[in-house]
Amino acid sequence: MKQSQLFTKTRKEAPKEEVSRNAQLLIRGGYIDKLMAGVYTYLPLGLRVLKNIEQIIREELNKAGGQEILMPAFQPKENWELTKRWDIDILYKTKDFEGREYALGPTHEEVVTPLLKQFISSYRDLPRAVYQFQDKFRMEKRAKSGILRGREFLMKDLYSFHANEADFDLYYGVMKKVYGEIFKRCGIGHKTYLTFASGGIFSKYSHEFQTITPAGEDLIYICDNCSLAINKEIKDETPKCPQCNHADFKEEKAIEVGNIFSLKTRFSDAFNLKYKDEKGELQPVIMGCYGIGLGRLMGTIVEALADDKGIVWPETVAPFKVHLLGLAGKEGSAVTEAAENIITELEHVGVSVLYDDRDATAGAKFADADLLGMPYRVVISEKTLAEKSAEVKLRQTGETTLVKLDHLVAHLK
RNA sequence: CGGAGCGUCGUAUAACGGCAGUAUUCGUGCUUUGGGAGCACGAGGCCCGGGUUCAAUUCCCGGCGCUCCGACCA
Repeated sequence: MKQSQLFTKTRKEAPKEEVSRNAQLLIRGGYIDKLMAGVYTYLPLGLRVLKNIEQIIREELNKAGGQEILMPAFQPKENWELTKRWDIDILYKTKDFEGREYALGPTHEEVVTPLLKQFISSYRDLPRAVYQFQDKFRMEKRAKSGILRGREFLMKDLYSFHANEADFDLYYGVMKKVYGEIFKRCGIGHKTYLTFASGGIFSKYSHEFQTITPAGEDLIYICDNCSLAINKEIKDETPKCPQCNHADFKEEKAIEVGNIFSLKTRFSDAFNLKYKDEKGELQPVIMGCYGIGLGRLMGTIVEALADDKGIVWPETVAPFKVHLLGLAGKEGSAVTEAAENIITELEHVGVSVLYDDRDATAGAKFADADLLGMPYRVVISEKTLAEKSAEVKLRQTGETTLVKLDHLVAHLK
């Protein structure tokens, strides 16, 4: 894609109202735009990142037997009354012309449970796992930290249905691994810890995935011995590591990028979701719920990996793998021609390229490349062409090498 | 929801009870081209409502909005 055609532009300065690093960098780079507090538009570059994250999650969930669906955000009041959640404080409500009331879904147990009830009647129909990527609406008392805590946000929510606790436990263990793989592929695996946390009203404990960053809202205690972490909220009642029984921890600020928890029969009871076991007796279905906020994950990647010059995207989620800068290239010049050739060749082998073809100075292009954060910066100029080469710089390490044009595609593939 | 702060060209800022200035951005032209280029000319602004006053962007009140701290956060 040609940068001159991108309708967004970079900015030298972030709006003063934005203090959080993810919002500053993402707004300056033209990745996102704020409509109101906690509500953001994803612009072309930002949407590419979000879609890359989504695809990683999709692939990992499909491997674990997840089936993708898309449920409505717009939901009838009756379902929320059935689960006694119509009056929870985060719920956005709306009315139609006849006064009928609806909720904008903050989560989807009220939709997915009656949905699956239509299809689950026998132990033969279990287990099941369905998921979606869907906008959630939550009336946060205080939206904050850029895209880390919004009022409308894209979330992956998966719901699992089981015949018994043992089967649920099995799947819960699978999801722990799946989540670990997702965060690893998103480039923050080394900073993300499985964390013991409060289970709320459904069970004693749940598990969160917490990524270490100073922007984090949570405090976690990481076990020195086994690296399991404990959320501060249950630290007092859990003085020792539940996994290895050691008692030495390192305290870190972290942001919750995902969580998994047991729903027991809280929703299957409310909607009377039961199945017949081998003996023909009715049994309640055991449920689990597994969430990842995609925008929050994207913001966390920025927070965790950015440096003082800008964003540093892992290759797996970057909007483009290569940022090609043409320097001193006028229409029809050797630089432009060489750049066009490189793009054609790279795209031919599936490498995405953002081409800075703007009539800007070298310094401006370098600064933007640092800000935007593509993994590979490739510079083509009369200087490099004299060597029949292009300069390749790794955004993450700053390592720079001159690569012969003949070898460039193989080098970047 | 409690507390605090802030609303001035697209962005960042200054000053001011009467004339709103600077940088950046944008437009035009010329010169530039390996770390946010230079010169010239031009464009663009006081959140909304009420009050005080001869006069309000400025002072007062209310609203709205944004940010931060706290509480909350299946």
